[in-house]
Order: sequence, then structure tokens, then C-alpha cells
Amino acid sequence: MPKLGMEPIRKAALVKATIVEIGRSGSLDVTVSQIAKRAGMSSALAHHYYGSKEAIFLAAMRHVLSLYGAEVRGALAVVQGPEARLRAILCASFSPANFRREVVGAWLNFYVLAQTVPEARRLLSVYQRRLRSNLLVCLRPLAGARAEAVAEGLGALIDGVYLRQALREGAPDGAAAMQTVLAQLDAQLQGKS
Amino acid sequence: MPKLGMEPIRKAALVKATIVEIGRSGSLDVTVSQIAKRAGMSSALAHHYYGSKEAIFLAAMRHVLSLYGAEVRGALAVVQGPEARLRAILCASFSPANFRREVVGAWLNFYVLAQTVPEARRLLSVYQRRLRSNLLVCLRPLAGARAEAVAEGLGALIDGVYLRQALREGAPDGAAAMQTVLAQLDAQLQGKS
DNA sequence: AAGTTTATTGACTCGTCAATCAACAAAAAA
DNA sequence: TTTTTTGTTGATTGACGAGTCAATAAACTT
Repeated sequence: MPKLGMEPIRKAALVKATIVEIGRSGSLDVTVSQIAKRAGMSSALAHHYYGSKEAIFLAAMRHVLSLYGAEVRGALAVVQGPEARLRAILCASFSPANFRREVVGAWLNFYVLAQTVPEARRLLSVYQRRLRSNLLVCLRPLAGARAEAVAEGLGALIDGVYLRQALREGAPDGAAAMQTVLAQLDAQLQGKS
Repeated sequence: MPKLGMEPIRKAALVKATIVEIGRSGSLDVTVSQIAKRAGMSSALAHHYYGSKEAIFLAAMRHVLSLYGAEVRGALAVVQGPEARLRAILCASFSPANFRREVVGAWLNFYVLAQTVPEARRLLSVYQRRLRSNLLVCLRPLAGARAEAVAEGLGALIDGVYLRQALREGAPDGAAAMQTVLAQLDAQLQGKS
């Protein structure tokens, strides 16, 4: 009983299922059938809407990235002052929505995907540049000439905390993760202003 | 013309080839045939010596990990004092041997492997605990009660720098990487002793 | 010399999976 | 009502790849 206007619904379901499956299995070795099954349709339909497995992966990646971007924008919209904005960015990075187990697992595998698929690499570069730029705006008034170096370090630290989270057994703890990052940030800012 | 005593030679060649292939392709989707070919033998021989692809991967992982461990031990042997030892650990982490493109690429994929293969996860946990322990010994006299938190942050930062290196286009720059980490370390130590 | 162990490979099996296709169903347009 | 567009799937194709096996050969043992 085909209803019309299914395309966006199906596509969204596939993207969601892809993230879950990659997160669950912890690798990109996920079959289109698995994804389609979790999304409640046949694998043929997945191909019908996306054309290829790679396209599905890229759509999932864009989704995670745009979710993250939206979260950051939202957090930045309600605060002002460099320090508060800095905290808002970090807060968004470790918010429950982004720091869910499956999402973190997906992130790790998107890094792997970026090694092979140019478009995935591009997407990840965009994310990194935007993060860097956001940090820099806040850091320049706070850290002056050292801003670039601090931003570089903070970015790497965030990625590293994600990486370690992917390996952790228990439930994710965004609060603890943010504490780690905040401690480093405070130390950097105290040294010199 | 079979010569005897080939086993260790073949195994070593396979391990080396595995790291190169994973690093080159940037993923674990490497066939046993590819690895065997690069190591100069048939895929059947690779199976003969290791029994399975997974066993080859694990052997490669152990090799990278033990190389890293040896480098750290070597660096620690020739210096004393907490600060110098700390620097020695970081120096080893970004030494040319460990920070080669292929090796960094392999690291990233070993993290992925650890999501699926329990033994891989165990190996990675051992590495993380040892690093943490090494850092802690040096940090306790320098950072007191904050040592734990600083060690956690430093560990994550190192992993993060590796992760970003894996995505970088150009040649690896261990010196710059170490500079990033050292800056964070100095800031942490300056704050409070 | 006969037998055993080690080294080595080409050919084969067997399963898996991305992608395609033919076919069917329902809504919309003509 | 016919036709076209949209949604949907089971079955199939074609490729690829891990792991096995039989066969060959050189080296050691007795």
C-alpha cells in the first residue's frame, strides 16, 4: 500500500539506521541489508533511494555533522562573551545527543571512511575548519598570540576524548569528558592572557 | 628451493606488509592476498603461518605496540627527573619511527579493530594503561593531586594528535605535533605545582 | 635409501554482498 | 479509463575473498 511522499521519510530512516548499525558493530563492515532491515525496508529500496552504499554513508555523515553544527550554533546563540562562548562550544561537543555511544562509534568510523573516500575527507575537513574558526574567535581575546596553538590543542583534545570514549566499555559520560577538556582550557588561559 | 627456518622471516615480513597495506589503504579492508603479495609470498603461505587474517592483524598490532613500548623504555632509560622523563615519553610518541604515515594510519584502524575483536581491545587497553601509568609516575611530583586529571588529558591529547595526523594530507611533522602537546603540558604544570 | 618434517603454491570451495532487474501495486495525471 | 509516476520487493547476477587441499620439492633424520 504505497503512500506518496515516502522519499524523505525513507531516506531519514536509512540515515538513522546507518548510524545505529555502524555504532553497534563498531565498523564500516555493515551490509546494506542490515541497514535496510533496521530501517524497515528491503535492501533494494535502499539502493533505489541512494544509489550506492557509499552515498548512504555520506548522507549519514552529513547528518551527524549537521546535528553537531546545529547544536553548536544553538548553544552559541544564547550566550555572549568569549569565555562563555568557549564553554558553550565544548558543552555542545559533549552534549548527550552527540556523545551517545552509537554516534561516537560512527564518528570514529567516519574518520576511517575519510581515508578512502574524498568526499568524506572533505566533510571532515569542513567540520575541523569550522571548529577551529569558532574556537579562534573566542580565544583571540583570551589568549592573544597563543590563540592558534591553543585552538589546535583543544581541537585535538576533543577528538582524542571522543576516540577514547569509543573504546570505553561502560556508558558514556559527557560530563566527565567535558571536565577533562575544561581543565586543559583553564590551564591554558591562566598561563598568559 | 625451500630453505629451513623461514617461519620467523615470513612472519616478520607479513607483519611489516600488513602495517604498510593498512596504512596505504587507510582501512582494514585489505585482502590477505594483498598483504602476502607485498610480503613476497602466496596467500596460502600467509594462512599456513598465521591461520587467519585476524591473527595477522593482531600480530601486526602487537608489533606496533611493542615498537612503541621499546621506544618509550629506551627514551626513559637515559634521563632522570620527572620533567625530563615526561618529555622523553612524549618525544618517543612522536618519534619518526612511530609517527610515520603508515604507522599512524595503522593505529587508527587498530582502534576500529578493537571495537570488534576482544583481543585487539585488550592490547589497546594495555597500551593505554601503561601510558597512563608512565605519565602518572612523572606527574605526581609535578602536579600533585591533579596528576590523574592531567594524565587523562595528556593521553587523550596524544591520541587526538594522532587522529588528526591520520587525516592530514602532507608529510607527518612529529616536531610540530610534539610542540602542541608540550604547550598543553607546560600550561598544566604552570598553573599549580 | 627410505621416511619425515618444513616450505611453498595453484586451484578450488563456499559464502557473502553490492548492485540490478522484472514485476507488482497504488496514487496521480491525462 | 488509460497512462504515467512513485513505491516496493524477491530473485538474480557477478565479483570478490577467506580459508582449504592436494601436490611438489628441498632439506633433515635414521
